[in-house]
Amino acid sequence: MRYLKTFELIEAVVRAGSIRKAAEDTNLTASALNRRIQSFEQEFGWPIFERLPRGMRLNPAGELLMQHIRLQRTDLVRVQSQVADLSGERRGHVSIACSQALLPYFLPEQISIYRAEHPGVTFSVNVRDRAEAERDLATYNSDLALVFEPIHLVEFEVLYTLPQPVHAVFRPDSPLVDKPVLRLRDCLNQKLVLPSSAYGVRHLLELGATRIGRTMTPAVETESFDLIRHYVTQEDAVGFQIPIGLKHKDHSKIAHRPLTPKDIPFGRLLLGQMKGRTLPVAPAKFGQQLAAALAQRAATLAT
Amino acid sequence: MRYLKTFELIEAVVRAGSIRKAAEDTNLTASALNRRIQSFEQEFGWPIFERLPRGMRLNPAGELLMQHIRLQRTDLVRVQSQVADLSGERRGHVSIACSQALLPYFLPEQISIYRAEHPGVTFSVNVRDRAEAERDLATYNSDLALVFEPIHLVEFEVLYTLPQPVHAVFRPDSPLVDKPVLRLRDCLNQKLVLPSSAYGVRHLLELGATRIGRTMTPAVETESFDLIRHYVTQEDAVGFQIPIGLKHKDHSKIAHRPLTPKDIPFGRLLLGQMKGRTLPVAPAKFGQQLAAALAQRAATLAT
DNA sequence: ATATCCGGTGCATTTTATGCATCACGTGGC
DNA sequence: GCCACGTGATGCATAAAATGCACCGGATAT
Repeated sequence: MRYLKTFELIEAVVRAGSIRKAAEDTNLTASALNRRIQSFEQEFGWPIFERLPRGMRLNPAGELLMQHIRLQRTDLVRVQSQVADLSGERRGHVSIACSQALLPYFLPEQISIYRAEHPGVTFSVNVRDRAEAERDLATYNSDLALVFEPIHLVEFEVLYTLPQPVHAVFRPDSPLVDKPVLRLRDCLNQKLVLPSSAYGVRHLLELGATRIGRTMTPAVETESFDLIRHYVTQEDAVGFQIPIGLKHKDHSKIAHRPLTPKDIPFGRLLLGQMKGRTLPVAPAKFGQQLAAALAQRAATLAT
Repeated sequence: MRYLKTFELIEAVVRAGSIRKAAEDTNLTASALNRRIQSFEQEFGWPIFERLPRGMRLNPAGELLMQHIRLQRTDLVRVQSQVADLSGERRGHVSIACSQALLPYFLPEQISIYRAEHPGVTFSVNVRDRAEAERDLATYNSDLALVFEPIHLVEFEVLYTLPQPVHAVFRPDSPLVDKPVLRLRDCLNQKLVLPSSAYGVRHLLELGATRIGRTMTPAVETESFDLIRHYVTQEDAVGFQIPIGLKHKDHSKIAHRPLTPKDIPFGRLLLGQMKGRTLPVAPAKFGQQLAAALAQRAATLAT
């Protein structure tokens, strides 16, 4: 869009940190770029950049303007998406920020289901921890977030909540496999493979351990749930996951059992978007599909 | 703003209904304007106007685009207002859609209080019925709405709710003046001056009358609460108002008494804004002042 | 000191937008 | 049926705006 050119140039300067570098990125001369910035500031009424000896940096007014620019571009995408939908087109892009647990089974399946219906829609899946996911929504970097136990919940509009028990994962030859539901004390005597403290699963485990007056000393601590799953196949240890990241029936190499809610409260897997934002057609519809899929999961889990 | 020029031209064409008329309004040639519209449509990807033998009209895509344009411009005002606030300036404009009852005392007083503090802030006050007020918010024509018993409440974010009993108004020599609180049946035997059915007061009255198996046959029905107030000074009749539109102590020409909530439920006077919208500084602060003033009113009413 | 990178500016040039004249088409009055 | 009128569209010359080039003055690191 031609009339957005000025905004793109401003963003380029913000990214590059100086007019001359931004000029290269945008195939312009430094002088031309400089004058566009200056004339914009004059129209806008206030400078939006601090002039430093080493380049340009946004001032507070510029930060406010950047919010506007992001909103403006995102809303234009929304309108174009809705217009495309008017004429029956099914194109678009969906950007999701999600926790690791959604990667192995749930999201691939859901995306492929959606794309079977609408092959013109593309996806980007960004792995984010709980805080990052919400930041992604606020800056319009992601349309949807699917996260376990988010923190702030301001600017976060919940589309669906799925309660998730914490599951212990271990080798199929472990004695834990005999019980249908585990107590926390059963696990704490084993060697532990725990996610690092930024994660909701760890947070819930710490809560439960403190409540029964125990501390957890992990043999391995990692940011990768993938590593947890694979590590327990190597050593006789106990890891922890939420069931949406585990296959329902997979007796091959990994067994898993839920921890009783008496010891570890259910966590919440939240599907959400940015508060007050109207999503483009494709993200909105995919969000509905995800909510329906999560609801079905909740139903089958209850039976 | 130079980069908004295209949007202004599009709006001019929408208003004028034809390129040639819009060209006069915008001091442009029809050909130049025509080409700007065309080149925008090409960039946008779809036509936004229907070409009719008698001019141009927005098509559905154009309607969607207009939403975007309105949002975009309004958000720019918000940013500029916040930037002005950064540098300590206290300028701005507040646009309010409100019911008639707020006109005689409440709003004039509140506006003058605010302007005493911030003389640079200007106001526009638009009298709107309940449905129009919400439409005004949705199209960004008003920043705030202060309405009695709104209807839809979608897209309406409530900032404050003040319960308001319906008051009967009459001449000071009426026998009704002897009771501190009135029953509905006391009033229905009098000659009635009623607001027309679009108004919340009438709606509440109809509800109450139906409940006790009576019908109301007004001697005078009007859209003007001003007329109601003045009519009862001429003829010995009973009108109805909410107390925020009445002076607390005014024994000169008009008396008023509340109807008991047993007969007529309290209505709600709602202060609200458009859902999800971040208001510019001046409207936001004035909204806070209004909420505080309404809260104080509720407190004194309760004592 | 000096080389380097920065934003800013005067001037010629290129690109873009505008104005004018004109066309094609549908509508309404006669 | 015809013609006047108003509509949007388009070719072409002109006016306006954006860009590129060369260069300036200043801050910084070496």
